[in-house]
Amino acid sequence: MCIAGGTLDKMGKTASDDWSMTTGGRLPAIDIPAHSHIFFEGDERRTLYLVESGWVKLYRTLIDGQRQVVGFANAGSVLGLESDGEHVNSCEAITPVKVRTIPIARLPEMFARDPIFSEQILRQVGRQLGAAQAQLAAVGVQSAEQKLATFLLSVSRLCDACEYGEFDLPMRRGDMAEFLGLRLETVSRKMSEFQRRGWIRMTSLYNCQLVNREALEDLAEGAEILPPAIRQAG
Amino acid sequence: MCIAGGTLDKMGKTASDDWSMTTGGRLPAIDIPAHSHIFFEGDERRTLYLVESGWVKLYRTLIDGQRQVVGFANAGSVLGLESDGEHVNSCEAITPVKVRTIPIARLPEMFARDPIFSEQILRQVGRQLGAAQAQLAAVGVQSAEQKLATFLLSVSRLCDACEYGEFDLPMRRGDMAEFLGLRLETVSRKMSEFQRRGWIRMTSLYNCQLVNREALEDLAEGAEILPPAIRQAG
DNA sequence: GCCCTGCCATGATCCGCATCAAACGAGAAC
DNA sequence: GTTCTCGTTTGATGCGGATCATGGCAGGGC
Repeated sequence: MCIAGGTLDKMGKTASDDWSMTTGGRLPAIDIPAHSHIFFEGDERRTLYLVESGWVKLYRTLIDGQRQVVGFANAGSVLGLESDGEHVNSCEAITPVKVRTIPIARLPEMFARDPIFSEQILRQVGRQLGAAQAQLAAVGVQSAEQKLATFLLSVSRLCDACEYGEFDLPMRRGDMAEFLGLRLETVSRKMSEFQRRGWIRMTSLYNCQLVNREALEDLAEGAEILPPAIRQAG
Repeated sequence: MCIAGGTLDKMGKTASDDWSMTTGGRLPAIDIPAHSHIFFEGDERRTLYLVESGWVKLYRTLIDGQRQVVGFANAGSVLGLESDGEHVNSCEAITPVKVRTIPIARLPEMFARDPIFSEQILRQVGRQLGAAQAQLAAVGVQSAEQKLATFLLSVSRLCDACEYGEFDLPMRRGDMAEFLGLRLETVSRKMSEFQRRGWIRMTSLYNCQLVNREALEDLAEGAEILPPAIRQAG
């Protein structure tokens, strides 16, 4: 599963998050320590990476040194599908991460042998595309407050064990800012403001508790996709 | 080919833009008049659409009526890959458009019969994902001027007949604005400013000529992906 | 204990772009 | 020709978030 913005896929764990069926679980596993890189933009793309545990961020760097985080990913995500030849994103582990590798060279053979795998991969990359577009909409039109509220709700939904109460927010303020198209000072200010309003409580810098979920949802609401009924009326 | 932002794929027409090999050219073709919709967000996704000619825009609408254009597409693009079950974007023809349809129900059969088709589709959606991420970076970090310069250069590169001189800019100012995360007044002002500086010349509202391409490139440059050599130095 | 380093919080100021408003131009209908 | 409409251009003003600057806090090495 991944967050590439305001929305993440809401379907939770589905068959397509479980790759053991098609890959047979026989792929080599690698452990990556926190804050080290899995690949850089410009590196030759030899393999796809399947995230088994932990969190990574995907980002691009511009000439002037500015960065845009284009997505966060955790267990179930496949990394590297957006590239062709060379990686166009850099990928850094936020927490300790375990990945399995799928050699690019083996893909044609895997497609030929197992059409289900083709469908599974296509669905995965389609989701990532939808999520990237949702994030584009968030960064393009939402206010700083809305962006942050939407983001917090998204991350909270990824935590299935917590019943939407307490959850980990493993990335730094600067990562959140680079993802949301803000400065880290703005993120920090708005987080403080949300606490002052009694909407959230930071149990630590990297763990958050939603106290008033509804307030956040009301704020983020202006950014939700227009349902068809309303669309046709408008 | 598509623009989902500052970057479009630079490879020009490749084998994967030509779908006649795999689809056999036996798919039904439909003509869509300008400014009518091909599908709406929320519609059931029964088919993919293969654009044969003309331009379309893909967009999302928010509750408060704001819209984000998530991409423009022309000949060679496949539409609908980002969705699953229901369309998450709306798609409107900017110019008269000709599309062919690929029934979703036939996809498993096509994957099973022709693994090359699987690879082709995967490459197409991978490109769209990369382009969406590039646009995310543009909207997230670039100034209004940089966004517009990058956009003009992108569209100009799509016109292969024009040798980078004159080219069509078929979308309205408001569409460009909704794509770039700006207001149409800002787009209009910057277009006028580029003309005043002698960088471009508008032969009509929907046709543009690059007079000083380098100036635009210098402006947009700050937004280019950092090449690996520089990355490693920094 | 000490200092150093990395990350975060918060305050003061500034500027780019949104917003509000009005005028302009081209095309269509008549 | 006139008038209406739709999209664009241009101007005046204000605000949200960037920027610059300072201080705080936690962890690690010694």
